[in-house]
Amino acid sequence: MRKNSSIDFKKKFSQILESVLINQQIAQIFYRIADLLEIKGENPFRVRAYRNAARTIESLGRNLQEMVEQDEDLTSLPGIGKDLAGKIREIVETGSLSKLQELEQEIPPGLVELLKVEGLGPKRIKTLHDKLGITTLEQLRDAAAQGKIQALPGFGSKLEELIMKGVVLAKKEGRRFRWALAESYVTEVVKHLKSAPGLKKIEVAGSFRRKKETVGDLDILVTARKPTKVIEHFVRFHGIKNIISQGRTKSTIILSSDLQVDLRAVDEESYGSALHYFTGSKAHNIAIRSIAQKAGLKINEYGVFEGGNRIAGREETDIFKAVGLPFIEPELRENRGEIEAAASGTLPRLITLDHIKGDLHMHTRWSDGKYEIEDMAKAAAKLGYSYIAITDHSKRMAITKGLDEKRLLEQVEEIERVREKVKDITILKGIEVDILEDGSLDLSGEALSTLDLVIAAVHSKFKLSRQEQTRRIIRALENPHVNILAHPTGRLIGEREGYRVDMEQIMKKALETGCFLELNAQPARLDLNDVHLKLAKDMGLKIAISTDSHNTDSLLFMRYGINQARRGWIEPQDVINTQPLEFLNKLLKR
DNA sequence: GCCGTTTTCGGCCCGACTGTTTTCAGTCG
Repeated sequence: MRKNSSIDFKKKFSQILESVLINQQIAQIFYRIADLLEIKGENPFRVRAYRNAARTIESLGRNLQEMVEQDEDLTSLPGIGKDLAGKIREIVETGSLSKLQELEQEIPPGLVELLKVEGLGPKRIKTLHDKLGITTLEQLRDAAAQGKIQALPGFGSKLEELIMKGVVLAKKEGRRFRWALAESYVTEVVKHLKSAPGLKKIEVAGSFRRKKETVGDLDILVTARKPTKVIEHFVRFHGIKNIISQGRTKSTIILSSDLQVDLRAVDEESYGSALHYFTGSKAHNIAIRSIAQKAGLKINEYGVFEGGNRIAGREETDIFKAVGLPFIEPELRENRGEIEAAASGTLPRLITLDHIKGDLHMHTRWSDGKYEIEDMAKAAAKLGYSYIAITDHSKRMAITKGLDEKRLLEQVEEIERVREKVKDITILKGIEVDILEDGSLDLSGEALSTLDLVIAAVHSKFKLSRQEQTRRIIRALENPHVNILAHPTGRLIGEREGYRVDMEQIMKKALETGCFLELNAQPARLDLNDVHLKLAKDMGLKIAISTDSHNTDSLLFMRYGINQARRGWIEPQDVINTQPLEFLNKLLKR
C-alpha cells in the first residue's frame, strides 16, 4: 500500500520534473493568484503576501520539490506561512492548485491581461468589466474606439485616449533590456541631462544601479538649482517617443527603443534617502522601512523622520545608520538575506574588477575567434592580467572549425612559440571541449592530458530531459581531465531558456571532483545567474569568471561578469581567477 | 496571507502625478 502510493508520487514527480522547473512554476502560480485577487478587490495585503512568497521562491537556491519530498519545514522560508506552505505542497504533489482553478472560474482570465495597460489597475478594470462587460484587450480597444469608456463614472476622454494607446503597447509590454544595452542608453540620457542648466548631482538608480542582468526601466535621480528647468530639458531629449508625465519634480518618458526613463529631482538634503529609495529593490525598501517603523522612525524619499523632524537623509549611509546597519551594496539589496547579514556583521566583501588576475576562456582564429593567439595575449596583458587561457572549440563544433586531436597538438606548439614572444603574460593551453550526448568528451583523454586546463561545455541536445541532461553533465565532471564547466545552463537572456538541469546536483558533483563552474561574462549569457552564484557560494564551490571572448574588445566583458558575481554575493576568494598563477595551477590539478 | 524583544490580533512603506474632480481616487514606482 505504502509502496504503491510512493510509486505514484514518484511518477507525478517525474512528470513535473519533465515539464517545468518547479520553483518557477510555483512562483508563476502565486503571481497569477495575486493578480486575480487584486482584480477581485481582495485585501491588498493578502495580494502582497502572494507576491512576496513568489519572490522568495524565485530567488530560492533550493529546489522546492525536494524540500517537499524530504518533508522540510517550508514555513521557515520568509513570507511562507502555514497556508502557502500547504499550497506549495499541493502544487508539487498534484501539479496544480485548486485555489487557482477556483479563481479562474470566478474571474475571466483575460482581465489579468488588462493590468498590462498603462493607467489600468484593479479598480478601473472592475468598473470596465461590471459596466461594459469587457474581458479582453480586443473588447477594451473596441469600447475605447466607440467612445464608450469616457462616459463611465471616474473615466474621461483623456483616460480613454491613454487606454487606446495602452492597448497597443500592452502586447509588447514586459520587454526587459539586458544590462549592457541599458547602459548604452544610460550614457546618452545622462550626457543630455548633464547639459541641463543648474544641474548639480546626477545618478542612475533602480535595477540598473543594482546591476540586475536585465533592466525594465531607468530611474535617474538629480539635484538642481531649479528642478523644473532640468525636467523641461529632460523631455527635449532627441530619442523620445512619448512623454508620459511631466511634473515639478518628476517626469517619465519613453525612448524610441521603448525603454522607459523616470527622472526625479530632489533637494540636496534629501539626496541620500532618495537615492536609497529609488535604488530599491522594493522588497529591500519595505524591509528597511519596517525596521525604522519599529524604532519609531519614518523613512521616505525625503529623509529619516522622528516625529515631524528630519534627522537624516543627505547621504545614503544615513539611511542605514538610522536603522543601525552598515552600508549595504546596491547589488545585494533584494531582501534576500542582506539585511540579516548586515545586522550580524557578515556582509560579504564583494569582488571588484581589480581582483581579477586573468581570463580563462577565449577563442582565436584556430576556431571561431577573430584574432591570433598573440593578439589576445597582448590585449590581455594590456589589461594588467598575469595569465590567460586559450580555449578554442573542439571538433564537434564543426561550424567553428573546432580542433581535432591533431590540430590541438599544433596549437599547443604554436602557444609555446607565442610564449617565447610575449613574456609579460602567461598563456595557458586550454580547450573548450564539447560534452557529447552521453556525457563523454569530444577529444581523447590523451589529447586533453597535454593541456593546462580543460573547459567542458554543452553545445548540443538542449532538449534532453532534466534528468538526462544532469546525468550527462555529471558524467563530464567525473572525467578526470575536466576543470571548468562553461556556461552551465546555456541560456541566452531574452532569447533562449537554459537547458534543464539539477544545478544543486551538478554543484555537488563539481565540489566532490574538484571542478569549478564558470560565470560566463558575455552580456547575453551571464550564466550562472545570481541565485545560482549564491548557491555555489553557500556550498563552498568556487567559480571562474570568464569572458568567452572571440575578439580582443570583448575581454572587457569581464566587468559584466563582475556585476553579476556581486549580485551573487561573490567575494574574491570565491573566484579562481583572482588567484596568483601558482595557486591557480594547484586548483587546476584535481 | 504573514508576522511578533511592546502584539497570536491588528497591523502591513509611502509619496507624486494625472484626470476627474470641487476635495480625491486610482495608478505607479
